[in-house]
Amino acid sequence: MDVRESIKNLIREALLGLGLDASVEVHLERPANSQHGDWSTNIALALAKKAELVPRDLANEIKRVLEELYSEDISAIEVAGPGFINFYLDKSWLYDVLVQVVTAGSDNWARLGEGEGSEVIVEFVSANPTGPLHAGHGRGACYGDSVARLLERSGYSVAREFYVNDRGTQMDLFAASLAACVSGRDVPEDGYHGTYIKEWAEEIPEGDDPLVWGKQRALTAHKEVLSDLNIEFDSWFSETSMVESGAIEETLSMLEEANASYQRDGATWLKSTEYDDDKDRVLVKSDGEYTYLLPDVAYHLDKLQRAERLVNVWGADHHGYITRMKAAVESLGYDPKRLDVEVTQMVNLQRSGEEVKLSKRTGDIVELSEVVKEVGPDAARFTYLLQSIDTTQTFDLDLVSRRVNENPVFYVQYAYARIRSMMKKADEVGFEPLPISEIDLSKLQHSRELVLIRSLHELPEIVARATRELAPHQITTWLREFAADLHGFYHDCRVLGDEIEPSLTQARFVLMQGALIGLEVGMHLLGVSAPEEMWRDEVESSEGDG
RNA sequence: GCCCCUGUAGCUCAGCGGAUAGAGCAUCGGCUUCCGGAGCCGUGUGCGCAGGUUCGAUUCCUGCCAGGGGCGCCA
Repeated sequence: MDVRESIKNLIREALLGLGLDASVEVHLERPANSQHGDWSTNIALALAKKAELVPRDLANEIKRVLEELYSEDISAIEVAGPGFINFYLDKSWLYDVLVQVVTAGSDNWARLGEGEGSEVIVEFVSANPTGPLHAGHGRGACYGDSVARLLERSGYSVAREFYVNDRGTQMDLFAASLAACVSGRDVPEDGYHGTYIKEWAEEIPEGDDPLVWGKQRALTAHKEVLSDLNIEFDSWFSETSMVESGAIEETLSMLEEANASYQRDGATWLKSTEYDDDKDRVLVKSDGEYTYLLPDVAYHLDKLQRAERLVNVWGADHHGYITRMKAAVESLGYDPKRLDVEVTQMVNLQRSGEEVKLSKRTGDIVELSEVVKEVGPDAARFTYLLQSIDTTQTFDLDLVSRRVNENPVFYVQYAYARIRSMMKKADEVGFEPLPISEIDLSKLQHSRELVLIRSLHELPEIVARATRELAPHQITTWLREFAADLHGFYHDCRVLGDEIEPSLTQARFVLMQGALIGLEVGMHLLGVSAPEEMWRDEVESSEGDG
């Protein structure tokens, strides 16, 4: 049993012994300050009122009973602060953790089974095929892929989907813009004015339909840059395909039968106000054309039949659509809780200190492919996943590419490469690792060593929380802290060398194997590569040679 | 006017209702007998404002202020 559970059980036992309510949730936390022990509980604070005692007095009561119960694994119990009960454990539990990590390996450490194979569809990016992806799409792309990776590691069966709006007003405008360029006319005022329109127009083979060709051109561009970012979709779901299959008309009938729609002013409306929306929304315009909403509802119906849970990643400018989509889903009898819409806030791109506006319509955009080309896929992914999607992000291309020493991704990858380098050296000097059962891990006593094992122990919880909250930046944060701990270890503790006792070398080698596993798990979840080596760029020598 | 996100150190950001609120960068000062110095150690300033809930609030609730985004028979 996990140490944590056994301590919790001990606490419950103690509560029973005092005649207190043992059915309450016992919170056992790792104190932020390591001087406060290995584990800490606030149970005395939580129950003090009911017990009609001062928290510290109750804590001391509980401590007294615990001391009669506890096993030799616990070396001390203390009451501290306003009434926390702190547990100090024998270090042996950490060595057990290290064995578990190394035994599990990077494929299995922090792999959770909670999903139990249930199906999840993660839909993300879903940009219109009317032009290249821009830097803002990169955030949703990296976020969505990382969320999919988290869900996979937690045992869900995940499909990555890209919804393609390959028909409708915007597509027509796009095609018209291309056609105008081809024939040397001005692009329509409400058309697309990006410079890529001219470039693409020059590529169109004579006689090809600009809409059909343009869609393929855009999709090719999307796939290419996403592939560069190491993102592969399981399916590209076409809106047009639902016209052909009749799914859209079918959805319209279903809404009608559910009494969720009505006719007014020649249009068909969704009664979304019955589900907290400000106003009802148009499904079919008076000219007979669908709005964006109706096909998307049809798509969501399709997804709901294929998966238990849906995760959508939308940009901040689409947040207003959440209510109406959930209204549609609910009015058709589905539980809206099965649909989880995550909204990514805007990305403000900077270059040379100047803000670059990200608007596809003005033509003044920075394409995602430029970002990837400029900073590289690893730095791009890591940077997009550096912070919570709830905050507006400032992505400084200069910072991420030019000044590498300020770039966290290199810090983390370098920690990995250093260990790899040490292991290569070990191989060269003929070091032979013993089977783990023959290694005395209790040689690991340095605080630099112990902190690493504690972090490795935390990783499964971090993965669980990041999955629960769909927040991959928590993995990024863990990685940065773990890398810092590793650099600290590397600085203070040598693994190889004549002055290091052979048994300590063996123990530290195991620790480094565990560290590699932690880094690999974390970097894999972010979709960032773990390089075995990375050499400093040749620094251009300063002028003159003194 | 309504809806969503944000407001924490000079800057960029972490912070699952708890103890002395943390990192990176920037500043300043140290560390080359080193498995890779892209490293390590030290150095100080902060929770937008006001209420509420709570034993305890940066965290939850309400209001206000500020910034960003959205409110179309566009997507």
